[in-house]
Amino acid sequence: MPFTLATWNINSVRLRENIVAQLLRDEMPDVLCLQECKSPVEKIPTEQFRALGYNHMVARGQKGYNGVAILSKIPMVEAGAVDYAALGHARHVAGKLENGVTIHNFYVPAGGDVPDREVNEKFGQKLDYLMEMRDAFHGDMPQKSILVGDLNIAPREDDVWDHKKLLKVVSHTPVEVEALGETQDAGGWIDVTRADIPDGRLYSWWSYRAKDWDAADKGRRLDHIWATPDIANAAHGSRILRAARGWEQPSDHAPVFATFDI
DNA sequence: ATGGTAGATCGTCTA
Repeated sequence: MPFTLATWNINSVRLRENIVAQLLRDEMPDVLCLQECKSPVEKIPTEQFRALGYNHMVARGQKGYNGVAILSKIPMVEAGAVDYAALGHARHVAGKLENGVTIHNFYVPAGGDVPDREVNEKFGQKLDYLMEMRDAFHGDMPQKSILVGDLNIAPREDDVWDHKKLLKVVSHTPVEVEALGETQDAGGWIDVTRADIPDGRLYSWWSYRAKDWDAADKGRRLDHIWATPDIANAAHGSRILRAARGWEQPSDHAPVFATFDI
């Protein structure tokens, strides 16, 4: 049974309830992972999502900041969450679908403005978070698993609009790219999006601050879909729904999709 | 080098 999964940093699920519903109606992914819900779990507007067939949700939330949720048409048989780096933030939730696939949904800390942990505590927290992710999946290699989310790092030169200009900009610094690579390697994760679309520039985020985000196209690929090797070769149809960045009152992120023939 | 926009919440933090 093939299933399609999408991941989207929604930047307030309550403000953007209607465009979440639009995505569910138009694209009908079996599973939608959301980040930056900025809502306590009990205030996530699940009613409209249920009406569209998304009867299952696992989520972690907090007031005003962070927050992650997995909406699914497929029942989930297990759920869990880990507070990596002990920040007390709602940045991870996991669910196991009844087809046996485990999904990890992450919102990695953005890391502040200055890429130096000596002067910017947030940057240190970001690196610590990634190292705890790495250690969590090291050794006991995960199987039949998918890791998605806003990882807040664009690792490749063609994941950003200008590699040289961004080398000292948080999200594309060598130390972050190295940390993300270690996390990926420790779990044996395959970057499904780039396995599927190996060539060319690919972005999932465009700043609100640009005068004309579409024309300027100063994007970064911050949102990722990874899978373990046992199911990564079943993935296809990867895409980023750039059009959603132009919807009314949009998120600054576009949804990323992959389909798995499992 | 700076400032630009957006959301939660209502002064200020976070991105």
